[in-house]
Amino acid sequence: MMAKSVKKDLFFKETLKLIHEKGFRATTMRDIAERMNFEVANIYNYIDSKDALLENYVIGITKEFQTYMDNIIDSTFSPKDKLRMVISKHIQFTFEKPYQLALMANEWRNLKEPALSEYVAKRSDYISKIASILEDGVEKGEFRPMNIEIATNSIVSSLRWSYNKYVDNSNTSINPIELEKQFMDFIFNGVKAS
Amino acid sequence: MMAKSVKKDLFFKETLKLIHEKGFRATTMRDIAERMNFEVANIYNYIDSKDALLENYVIGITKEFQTYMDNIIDSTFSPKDKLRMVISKHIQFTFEKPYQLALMANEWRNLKEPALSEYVAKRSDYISKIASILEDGVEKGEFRPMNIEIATNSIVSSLRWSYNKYVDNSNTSINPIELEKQFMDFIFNGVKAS
DNA sequence: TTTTTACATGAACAAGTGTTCATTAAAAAA
DNA sequence: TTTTTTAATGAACACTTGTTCATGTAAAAA
Repeated sequence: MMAKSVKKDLFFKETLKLIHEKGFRATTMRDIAERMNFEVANIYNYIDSKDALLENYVIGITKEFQTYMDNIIDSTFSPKDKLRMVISKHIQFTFEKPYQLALMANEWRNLKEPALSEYVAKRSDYISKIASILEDGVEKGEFRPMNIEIATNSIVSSLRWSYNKYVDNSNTSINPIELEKQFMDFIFNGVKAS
Repeated sequence: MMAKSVKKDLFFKETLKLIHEKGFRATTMRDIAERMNFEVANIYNYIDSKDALLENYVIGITKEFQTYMDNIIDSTFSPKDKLRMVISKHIQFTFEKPYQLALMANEWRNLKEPALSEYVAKRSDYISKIASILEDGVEKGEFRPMNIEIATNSIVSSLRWSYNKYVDNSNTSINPIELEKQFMDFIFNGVKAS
């Protein structure tokens, strides 16, 4: 063997885009088949069920998030640098896998149990780890005293939006390094003139 | 006549909550009927269709957003104060109508045309008006020079999340004035120690 | 009281849904 | 070449979905 099933990869790639365009529940198996130019039944040579399809996409990307977050948390960097790295890695993900990120952000509600609970647990774990970085930074005087919950969720919400930069205006090429810088600027300094 | 159809109001209120819990597409007409303790067919004494139901909720709240934003834009306040007022008003809405806000944020994709296009147009109008406030503020030296698009969308994304404070932890009573202050703190100053 | 409006029911329909099955064709591995 | 995966088909099934219709009752208005 080699090339390990090119058609299967193409199937997952195209289906991901289709689901992003139409929404998971609005996308029928017949829609997918039409896009792939084959019959409905053939889909089941690639996947077990429609629910498993969504799960594959979402669970895959959440694991990657978990891994990098754990690495950052376990490092000896300063809170400031840790926050930088979280932002940086998130932007990098949205640059590499914008459609997966979009799917995760928009369609996680459609996960079936137990995948749904798993996702929710992992997400709140991710969020509370950001919170812990902020708390640590406040203690060490790197960050100003603040409402941790609001700050944490504002940061996460901002980052969550970033996939739009790669999904919608796919014409204009965006420099991820520059995008990263702009995000950090906003999160660190806010809007006020210094 | 008087009391202008209490049952109808109750129907809209309960259904809104149910749709928020289960998601619009996951909520069937039979689910709604069960929650209301009457039969499915009776729903159609209150609404024309399932799609119209979602439209009623979303279109209503978007109009309110539009109105207050236009008032702020047309005022003679400074950009700084205008931004404050936008944040303030948004928090006030999430406090008064958390489920409508949640529905708008999570289910707008399920709108059918032409309501969908209307919503998208109004939303991008809203966003570009925030952008114009920021631009104006930068010119006048009230805000630091920044990437307007990133800042705008970060602000909107942060605010969008705020309904969670009233929907999820409905046990703990939150002071909207304090919440407002915390949001402004983050948006104006960021996280960095000054 | 009569009439109109609001609220409710049960049965049914028509379309759409995810999925399975038996079978075949093509491609890759042995 | 033979054998085994991989890719594809068409028909059908079982179920769910939003919606309609004809009809009935309770409440309010005339």
